[in-house]
Amino acid sequence: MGLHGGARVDAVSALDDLFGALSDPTRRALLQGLMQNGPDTATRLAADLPLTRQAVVKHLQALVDAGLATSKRDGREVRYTATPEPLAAVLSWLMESSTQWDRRVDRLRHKLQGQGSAAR
Amino acid sequence: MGLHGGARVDAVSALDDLFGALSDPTRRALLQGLMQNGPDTATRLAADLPLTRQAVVKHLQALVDAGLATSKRDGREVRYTATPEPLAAVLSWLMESSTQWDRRVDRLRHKLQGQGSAAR
DNA sequence: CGTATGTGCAACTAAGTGGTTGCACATACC
DNA sequence: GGTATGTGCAACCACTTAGTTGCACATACG
Repeated sequence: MGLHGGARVDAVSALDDLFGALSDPTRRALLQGLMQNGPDTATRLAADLPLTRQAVVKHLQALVDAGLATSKRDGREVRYTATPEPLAAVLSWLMESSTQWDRRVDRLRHKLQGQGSAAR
Repeated sequence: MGLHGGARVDAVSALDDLFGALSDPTRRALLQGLMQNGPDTATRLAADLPLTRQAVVKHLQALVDAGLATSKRDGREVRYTATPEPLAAVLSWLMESSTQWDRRVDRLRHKLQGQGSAAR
């Protein structure tokens, strides 16, 4: 309460977690695996990787922290499910950034054309 | 040279560097600053941040390593310029991933409709 | 019941990261 | 020439990360 801009700060840290989660090839592979083949457990996922189950659990937890996956217990196993919706935030940032870039390029082009110099 | 998929491996590490570079809010701010306001030096960029020039240099170097910026010496200063083209690779990964996801969702929907059971 | 399988927790290590400081070196300016 | 400004390099620190191992606990199954 009384904290201005809390939402924006959260959005920033959300992007941190998202980009951070995606910055690791194992995590990207896990996420794509879950997206393509459906929910799976850390034990089975680790079987295909040169990693311990515990290491895979930590990677999956990073995905969960970024909002890109959820875990649900079913009997004695824990099934991880991909929830790629937050990728939309990444996409938003990319689009916004490239828009700003394009606008600047346009401004520069206009300026050059206005001065009628080396523009072809 | 007998090594299959070398390019793909490079693409993987490029994504590592790209996502890694973008996972830090300072680096995202620096990149957007360069994109909006044009090339600038580490010293001037550091003036607006609660960071040492050296820290800013390291962040800028991370951007350079990811291919998102270049540095060019001009007299006694070094000007950093945004080169956001590699962001296209990030965009590609996102689009490809969400496409795979969508296809899987479609397959599941088809399957459920085909069985015509508990789908509501 | 007993055994096998899956998970959770904790400790630990090695390496990476973000940041600082101090100082040397190069370039501009009077 | 001398001074100010900008950069580069290296050491150092605190903290995080990726990974391991060991073991306890819970659930399925004969």
